[in-house]
Amino acid sequence: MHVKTLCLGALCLGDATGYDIKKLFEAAFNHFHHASFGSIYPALKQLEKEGLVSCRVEPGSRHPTRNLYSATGEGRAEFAAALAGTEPNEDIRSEFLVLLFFAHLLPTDILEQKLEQVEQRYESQLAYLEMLGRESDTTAGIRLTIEIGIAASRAKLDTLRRHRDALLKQHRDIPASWTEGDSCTA
Amino acid sequence: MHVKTLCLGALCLGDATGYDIKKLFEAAFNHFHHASFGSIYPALKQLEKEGLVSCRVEPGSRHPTRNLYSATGEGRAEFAAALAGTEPNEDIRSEFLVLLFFAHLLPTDILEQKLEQVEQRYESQLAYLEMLGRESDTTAGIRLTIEIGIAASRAKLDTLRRHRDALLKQHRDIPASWTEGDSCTA
DNA sequence: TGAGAAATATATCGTATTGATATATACTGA
DNA sequence: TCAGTATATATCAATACGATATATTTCTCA
Repeated sequence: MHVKTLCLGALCLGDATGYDIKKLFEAAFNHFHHASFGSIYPALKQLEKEGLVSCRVEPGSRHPTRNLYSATGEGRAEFAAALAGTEPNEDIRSEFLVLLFFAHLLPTDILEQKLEQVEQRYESQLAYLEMLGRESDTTAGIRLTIEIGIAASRAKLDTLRRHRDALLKQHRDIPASWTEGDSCTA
Repeated sequence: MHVKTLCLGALCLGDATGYDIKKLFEAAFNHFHHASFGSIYPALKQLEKEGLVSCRVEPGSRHPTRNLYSATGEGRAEFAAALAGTEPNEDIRSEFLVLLFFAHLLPTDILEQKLEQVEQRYESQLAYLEMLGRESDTTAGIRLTIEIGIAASRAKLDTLRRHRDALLKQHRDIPASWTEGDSCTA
């Protein structure tokens, strides 16, 4: 799904600036999507050009002019259509799992440090999602979004904890295959 | 992590063509990373220019010349260093969860169809990972990679099944807020 | 055996996205 | 009042995607 579509969706929830949309993504989309300013601002301009959103400069004209965007009727219809047409795919990029995949190329202490880090990361994500889950003024869909995030985080954290020590023990025992003079052939 | 680094990693497992690397990503990295030909081929050329991999044209010179790449000693060292320096982040892009987030803008039958689709998707991913898990000739790190994938898939699938019917029932009951003439204000 | 489909293999290119940097104002607390 | 943080937009090189083109071999099954 293009950032353009995502921005249009955000504006279907209420008027917002590019900055607001970024914040919304970080707060609510945190565990399943994100976008950078470098894609949001051009997307909004594009949407405006297509008549799917309108833009007005905020009264009082503050700092670098606050551009407040609104979805138009056409924009809302377009978003609903786009939603109905998107395949429910998932695209995961886990550098942690890449690390784990190549764990045999890492010294044990570094591996241990990475495991520690990722555990903390999962924990704080879980805590954040649980906090979100306690807020009650959301739709059933949004709640399920959070529930799925919590379940996945918990599952990953549990599995990690269950296997962590065995992995490290075995890693320490094997001859250090990560050193310079190895012979890694297929 | 750049595709370049990922390709270097793949070549640390054994010599391969660009095509082989793509297939490897699809088979083994399936649930946590991927890359397109449009990024793999340029990456390999770049790596060669930097002396991190070497390239030889396969004997027999078949079809459009099979370019077989090898990681050099320098390349292996570089990859090990890159690994040690990468933060264990995770970046998830789930169009399914976006769909769920905006479920109130979808007609119930479409939502139901999407849920069906995603359930099948999760199921087949789970089956694939379980199949991988039964193969025994892997490292402990790779096995954990698979275990985590299985745990996450199962958790998501379970949560989805547990909430599915209630979501659809409630969705059917609410006044269709997705229709044209709605007033969606923040 | 022979036609057609699928797999192998590389290359290219427009478009999308990232991530970093630049700029400027307003608020906030020590 | 000063520093740090939050608000807000813009821009750009580097990177990656995804689609398309091309060509050969190998498999398949009628």
